[in-house]
Amino acid sequence: MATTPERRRAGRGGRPPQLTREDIVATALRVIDTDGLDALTMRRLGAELGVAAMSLYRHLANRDAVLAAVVDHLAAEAFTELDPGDSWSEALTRFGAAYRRTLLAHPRAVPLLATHPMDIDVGLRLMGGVLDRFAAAGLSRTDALTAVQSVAVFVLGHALAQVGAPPGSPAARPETAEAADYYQSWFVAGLTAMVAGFAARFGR
Amino acid sequence: MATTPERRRAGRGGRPPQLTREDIVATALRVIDTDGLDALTMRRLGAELGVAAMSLYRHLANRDAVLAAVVDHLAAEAFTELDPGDSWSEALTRFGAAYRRTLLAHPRAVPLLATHPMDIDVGLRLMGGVLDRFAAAGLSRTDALTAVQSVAVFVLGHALAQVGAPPGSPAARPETAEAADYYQSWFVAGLTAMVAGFAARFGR
DNA sequence: CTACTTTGCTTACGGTGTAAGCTTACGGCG
DNA sequence: CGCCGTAAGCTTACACCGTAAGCAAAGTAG
Repeated sequence: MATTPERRRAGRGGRPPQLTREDIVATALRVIDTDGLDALTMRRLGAELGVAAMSLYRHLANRDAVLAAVVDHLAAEAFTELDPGDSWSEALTRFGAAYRRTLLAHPRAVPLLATHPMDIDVGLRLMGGVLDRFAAAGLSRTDALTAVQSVAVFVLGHALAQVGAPPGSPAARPETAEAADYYQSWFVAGLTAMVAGFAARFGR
Repeated sequence: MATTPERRRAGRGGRPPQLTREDIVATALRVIDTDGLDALTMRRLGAELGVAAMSLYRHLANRDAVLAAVVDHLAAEAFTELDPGDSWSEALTRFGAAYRRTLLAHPRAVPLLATHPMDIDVGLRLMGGVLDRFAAAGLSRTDALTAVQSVAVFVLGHALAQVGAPPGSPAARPETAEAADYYQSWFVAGLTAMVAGFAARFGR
């Protein structure tokens, strides 16, 4: 977790910061990935950063703020550029797959998305490219939002089902290849059905 | 929480129980409904039942077991008899709506379903009637499970989006009628699209 | 140097889940 | 009746949590 070479703050005086908000968030996500959500205590997070727990409060209001920041971080990670040639239905499918990829890359963090809803602006930025494809096809913003958000909640719900475990399961719980295949084809079937359904309603 | 008139246990001797597992679960759900998930502490739950916190451990292994039991309780509540004349697509739509109704009846409990996945047998019992409609139409069990579970995760994901709030919101957060309408029509659109998509794939 | 500002640290408190062992209330049996 | 086994509930205690309050340190500006 090396600090950036030039860490002089913008503001005038004061002790130079040894901690960045981004450092904290990235470390928090790493802890969640390796040891799970419950392992992310303020003391643990501080220890990982070589700092006392209370020092974190200079940068984030409380533990919930840390978790919310992790959610935003994940949203940024899920952002994908879209091929400009895609139709809205292709873009929608791609969006769902990309969002899913990000969630599965951080299985222990997925329940966070359920508990700490994504900031609305962050969410819109994440879906922005797809929404544009709908607009380009002459569809209303309402229809676009309905379709994209429907896919988004499906992806999240599906990921929850995939990574979920009666909490108390032995730590990391590596997924078998068969299980992964099962969930993947279920996912594709559901996503395809939903996109096809919207296509039938909106017309291509 | 009056005890049932005849509360003699089945087993031989011993002090007669003053607490039932069902009492505990029902009270837990009531606390969650009124004061939220965080308010459900073992001490609080004991106090509501007129009992010391540690007494609960005679009936449920730990707090997570209480939460899991609440989830099962909700699943039982979501169970709906289906009209035998329904096609699989009608039954599927009805199932989604009924599941959604139950979730919205307990908004503060919805995140539980994300965190504590439903027991597999409980889930199958919940979906059993719908699965039968698929079988009656000659569809494979795999296809049936894919469709029903897809709807289920969509319903849960959607409910999470509806009831979710940056945790720290002022307690109960009553929903405006406009918001409820918005989510309802979004829900109908998404569910309809998904069911239509599966219908197109499976054939009616 | 002194004054100021910002960061990080120390200490402390109330609340949590729950492990260990004790007490209480019953039904059965001598 | 007295005693005993047994199951339910209670008391106490502990480690750990988030975080409020105030202090120490490390820079810049004058």
